[in-house]
Amino acid sequence: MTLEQMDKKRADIFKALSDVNRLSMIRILYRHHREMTCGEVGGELNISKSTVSYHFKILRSVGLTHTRKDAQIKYLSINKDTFHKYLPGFLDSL
Amino acid sequence: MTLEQMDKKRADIFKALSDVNRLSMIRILYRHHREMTCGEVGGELNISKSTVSYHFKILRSVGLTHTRKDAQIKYLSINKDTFHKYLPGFLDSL
DNA sequence: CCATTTGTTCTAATGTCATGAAACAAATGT
DNA sequence: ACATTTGTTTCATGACATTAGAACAAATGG
Repeated sequence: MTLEQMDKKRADIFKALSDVNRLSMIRILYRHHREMTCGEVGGELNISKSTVSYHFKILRSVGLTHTRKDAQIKYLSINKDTFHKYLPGFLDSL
Repeated sequence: MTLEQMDKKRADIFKALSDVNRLSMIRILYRHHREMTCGEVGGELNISKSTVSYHFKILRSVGLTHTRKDAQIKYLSINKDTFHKYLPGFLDSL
C-alpha cells in the first residue's frame, strides 16, 4: 500500500467522523457499553430516522461500527479494532 | 463545555483532516522533523499555490499547525499539543 | 389478514467544499 | 524604481454532503 493510498484510507475514516451527528452517535454507542438499536441512538439526537440510517451506513462503510441483525431489529456496536488501528486512544477520550 | 460542543470541536478537527491533500501536508511536515515553507510543502503535491494556502488556513484554524513569519517567508510546523490532546498516538502512526 | 415496528432507499432541496486563475500585498534584490 | 519571490484573497464553478418526507421492505403480533 502506497503512502497516498494510506492517506486516502485515513481521510475516509476522518471524513466519516467529521460530522457532528456521526460523532455523537459514536459517543452514545461507546458510553452505553452495549449494543443499541438504530432507533435508540437516533432517539437521543434530534434527526429523522432516514438521516440516522444514512449516517450509520457511512460509519459502517469505513468499518467504524458493526451491525448484527436479529429478526427485524438491527443491533449496532462500535468496531474497536478500527479505532485502535487508526485512532489509538481516541475512544477513551470520549 | 457541553457534550455537544465537544462533539462539534472534535468534528472540526476531523473535518480538517478529512481531505487527502491536507492529510498529506501533515504527513510531509511531520516526517521532515523541521519547519517548512508553504512552497516546499506544496511542491511535493500537485496543486496550485492558492489551494495550498487554502488548506493551510483550514489546518491553522483548528490549531493543527503553527505559522511563524520571518521577513516575507512563512514557516509552517505541526502543533503537537493539539494532536496529543485530540488524537493521541496518531502522529506516530504516520 | 392487517396494523405496527424497525429500518432502508429514493428523491429533491439546500448547503458546503475544493479548485485554479487572477489580482493583490509585502518583503527583497538589483 | 522595478522585477522577483512568497503567500493570501477574491471569484466562479463543479462536485459532493446533509436533510426530511414518502414509499418501500421485512418481521412481528393481534
